[in-house]
Amino acid sequence: MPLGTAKISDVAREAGVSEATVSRALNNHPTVGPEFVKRVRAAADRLGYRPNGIARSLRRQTTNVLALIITDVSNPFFTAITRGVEDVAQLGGYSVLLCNSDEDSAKEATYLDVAAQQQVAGVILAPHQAGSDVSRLSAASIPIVVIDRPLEEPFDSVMVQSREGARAATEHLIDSGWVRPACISGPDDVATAESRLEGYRDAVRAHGFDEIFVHTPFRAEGGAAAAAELLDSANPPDALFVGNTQLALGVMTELQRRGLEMGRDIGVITFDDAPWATLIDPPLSVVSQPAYEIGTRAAELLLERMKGTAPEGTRAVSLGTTLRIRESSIRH
Amino acid sequence: MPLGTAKISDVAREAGVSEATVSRALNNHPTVGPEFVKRVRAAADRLGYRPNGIARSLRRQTTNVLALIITDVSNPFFTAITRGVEDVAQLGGYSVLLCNSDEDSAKEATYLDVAAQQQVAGVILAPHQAGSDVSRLSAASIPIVVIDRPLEEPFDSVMVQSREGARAATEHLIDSGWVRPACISGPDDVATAESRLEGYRDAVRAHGFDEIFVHTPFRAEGGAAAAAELLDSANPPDALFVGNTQLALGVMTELQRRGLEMGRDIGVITFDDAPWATLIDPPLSVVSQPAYEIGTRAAELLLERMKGTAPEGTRAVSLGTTLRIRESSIRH
DNA sequence: TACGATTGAGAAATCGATTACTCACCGCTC
DNA sequence: GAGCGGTGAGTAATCGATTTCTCAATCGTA
Repeated sequence: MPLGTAKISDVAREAGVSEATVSRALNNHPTVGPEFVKRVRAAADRLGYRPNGIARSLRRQTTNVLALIITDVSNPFFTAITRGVEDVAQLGGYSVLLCNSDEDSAKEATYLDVAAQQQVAGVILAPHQAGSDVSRLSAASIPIVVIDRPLEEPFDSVMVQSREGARAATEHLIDSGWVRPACISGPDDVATAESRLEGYRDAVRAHGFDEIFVHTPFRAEGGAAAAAELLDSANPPDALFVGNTQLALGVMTELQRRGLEMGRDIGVITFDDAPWATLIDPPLSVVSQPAYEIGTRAAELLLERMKGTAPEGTRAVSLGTTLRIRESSIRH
Repeated sequence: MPLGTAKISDVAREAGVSEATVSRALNNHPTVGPEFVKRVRAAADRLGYRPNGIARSLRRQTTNVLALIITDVSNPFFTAITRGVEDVAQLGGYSVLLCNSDEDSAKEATYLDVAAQQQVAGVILAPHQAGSDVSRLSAASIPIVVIDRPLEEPFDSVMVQSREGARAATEHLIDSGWVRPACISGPDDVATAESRLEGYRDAVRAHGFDEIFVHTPFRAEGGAAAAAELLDSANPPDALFVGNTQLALGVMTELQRRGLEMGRDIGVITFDDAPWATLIDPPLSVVSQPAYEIGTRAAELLLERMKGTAPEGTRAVSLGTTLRIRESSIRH
């Protein structure tokens, strides 16, 4: 029998005890004599025994796996969240199953189903839309923490004050002397896109400026198309507040194509920081989100909920943003 | 009983048949009468029945989950691979469990263990080092496809012709008139870093130039430090071949800090493309890897192996790179 | 009409670990 | 020394679905 193929019955035979004792010994039950523990441990080591996680899960009715469902693996914002979740989960002895819903409700539903079927211990979900159906998880009483975007049903959540951040960013554009700021927003059915747009509107309205905005998918091509549309309009904007970095990538490509320089010809500020933001020319001003912290806080909430140490009601963590003014937004 | 909590026995009772028949009906066994199938389907729908994936896995001794173990989620190269894997896996009816080993052999070992314990159907592994211990997977006869970096043991693999790409990049620097190209390489225990370095050496040796290189971890800070070290040396290089984009981020930050302009003061080319490479000033020349294709090919190899339709021996797919010359490498 | 072949359903074993229950044995007290 | 509580191990039930085995009913053919 190759090493690592042993099952509990093999260990029991090798150690000369019952399967129950093996299980108890390896799970540190206090009712096993030290002599037996030693014998079982030795036998298990000799055989390279690893408990079959599936059998264990079936009996225990839970796993030591968390699911993290995000909408876009290629967005650094979500990978930063992932790291936060992983770090906390690992400390708690959990593995993280990362699922990429790709801004697609169907894929999301599939992953929610997989999570329920696999009886993960908990789920951290960045919902595609507010109406995501999590009933199957609820039915299996699998705890959920919602991040980034709200869900209709009440759960523990970790959100970012998008609206305030967006308002501050737009205010900053106006303070810098731009007089016709527009907003390139994400899809109108995505909550974060909407609240960023709301923040933008708060600011322009307060200053009596026109509200100019375009909705587009959170992808570079969307950003490029939106920028083109705005710049080709009869009364084009002189500054842009961009909904996220994926969009910004496209926006900047389009500006480059047209030979427009940020800070000189057009003011630009983006929601979300990126590692390359300081390297482009001029450096990109951004509203930075505490992505890593979103991950850690969400994981903490989830672990508490799983251990049952969480308080009764749902908890809503709301994190602030940081305005990082670099040069793309400064008029010169 | 809340919807979605039903087990097979409930469905059996509801439909007035045995559990065996329910199982067979829902799994499309040909030995169930059409009348029964209809009755079982209806009952299952009424109760919102979903088979318990864990119980199923325990009995079937396999799951419909693949594990993809990568070394860095925040590297766009790996997220592009991820998308490729996901797309193919989904077509085959598999979900992808993404694991981030974080260039850490211990974490990698943990995930390999989890994969074995959870009896995933297959594993796609980007090993941290050639010596990674996959014996537990082999023991459980879980198929493995190795990507990006080689493993000592022979498995199906999808690799990139790093050495050739690196040589071409360095040749290009030399052709552009730079006379003292250096290499900022990754850790000396990472195979891809080594073969990129080898490619660099092939080129400089062919031209009789000095071999100048630094090893550093695949992180931005590493790149910055390495660049600083090289530039502060007695006889500093006039061009840099950088091992990956994470390093490039740091290198460019350091160049910026020193007021050095790429293409004018120093030639730069990097292994790996990035979405922002065309936006920085000047645009970054790169050696582009077919990341998405690595993912799809690896997943295809794995699915074939899992279905048993793969040929006897191991298959090694080797993909070429593309030199994307932009401006950072061109002397002017 | 009767018998073998075939179809289709149920009963029960199975996957591998955990845990409720059972019970032998120990030392202690009265 | 008998009874009693506590300790620590084994026995067997359990988790939920799948699948092998079994057997009744049906069909076709001689």
